[in-house]
Amino acid sequence: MAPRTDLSAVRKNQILDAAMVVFARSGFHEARMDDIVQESGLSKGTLYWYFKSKEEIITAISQRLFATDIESVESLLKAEGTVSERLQQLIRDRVQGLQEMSGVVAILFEFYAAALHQDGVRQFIKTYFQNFHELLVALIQQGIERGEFRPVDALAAATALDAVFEGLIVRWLIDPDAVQWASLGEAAIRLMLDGLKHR
Amino acid sequence: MAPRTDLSAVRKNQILDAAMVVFARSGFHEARMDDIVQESGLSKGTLYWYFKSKEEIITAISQRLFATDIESVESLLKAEGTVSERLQQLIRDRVQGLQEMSGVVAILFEFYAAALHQDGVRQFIKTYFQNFHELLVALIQQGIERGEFRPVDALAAATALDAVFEGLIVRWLIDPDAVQWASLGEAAIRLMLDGLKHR
DNA sequence: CTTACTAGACCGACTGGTCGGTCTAGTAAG
DNA sequence: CTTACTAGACCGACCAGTCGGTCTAGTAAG
Repeated sequence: MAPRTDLSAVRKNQILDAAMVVFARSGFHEARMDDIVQESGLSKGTLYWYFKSKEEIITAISQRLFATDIESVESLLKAEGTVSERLQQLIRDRVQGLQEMSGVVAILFEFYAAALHQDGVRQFIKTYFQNFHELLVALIQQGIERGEFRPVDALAAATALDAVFEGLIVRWLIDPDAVQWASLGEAAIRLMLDGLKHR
Repeated sequence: MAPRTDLSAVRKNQILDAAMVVFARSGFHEARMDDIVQESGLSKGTLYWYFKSKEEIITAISQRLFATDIESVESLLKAEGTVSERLQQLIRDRVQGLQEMSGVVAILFEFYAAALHQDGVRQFIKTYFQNFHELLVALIQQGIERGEFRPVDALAAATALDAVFEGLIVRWLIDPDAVQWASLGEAAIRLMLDGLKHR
């Protein structure tokens, strides 16, 4: 049935990795399929063997990018430590994730822009945001119940928190020097937490 | 000398208005020059009479969009009232500005995306961000000096504040229902202010 | 007032380059 | 010998930008 060892998983990743690099560099539209071909080290025939269109590559990337890791999220809700410790940890993890893919984060904006006129993409991102948001609400709620936070509106507080985070990404991408995650970013978030805590 | 009344200012605005509508609907790349031609009610020849390329239209729009109104900004620094009142007012003004151009805000993302591979656009946006940021720093500094705020790191606090704002825009564009500016948005910002105030 | 002329605003059919995508002819593993 | 996969030349739709031309309003000479 399979005369040759199945490379499809490897190849697909190879193509998607290359595509991310190219898209991050040039944006979805400026990026040429031939650029992806070259970056991947494969040939056009191979590329179209695995993905039937540019569109399909973009969708595949968005899935890869916005697939929420539900497990790690759930575990955070049950973990030990104060809520604000865990919130800070959550943020630190996310920041680290960002930094690891820093060469390629630019695609985020491509997707945000795409989301505004392509319902499919929008849906992915929306769900992603909502998942993160729900986690934050749950955490803050926990903080309030434990008496760690003031009895604020958990929804509003969560909105504020993920807004700070999302906003920092925007600023960071536009002006990397303005946002030193290690200092400014964390300070910003600590400030928010201070607003939550009992006084 | 001038055989016909000079309509160039009118025409340019007419074209830019049309372009913003089209760009907001379809994005920079999906948008066809012919769409702008149609939306503007002019002809292709006329369009190219006033702007020599698509690129030039995009640049013109970014100037129009990110031109900071320095005066209103400065006046806020000298206005009366507590700092947090003025901060909230500032935010309210900006939100209102956004809502007024709500049909067309989508272009923001187009510009953010474009900024990442076009230094010109990036520069515009960067300057815009920096102006706003500096204003916030000054205001917060004022709050600290007057004893209204705790002696926090004004830079970090300002970063946090404009991040919330920028982040809310992102969330709002992706999922308009999730951000009810009037309630959630303001609450989020009030929360930040609480973090600043003396306890 | 008429007529001849000018400037420059405006028009839209046309073109040439640019990619997304296809196709045919392979190659090598099993 | 079959089948999974690779290669890259090639095709043609599409669209930014061009170009030859028209039309209008003003000017001024007679």
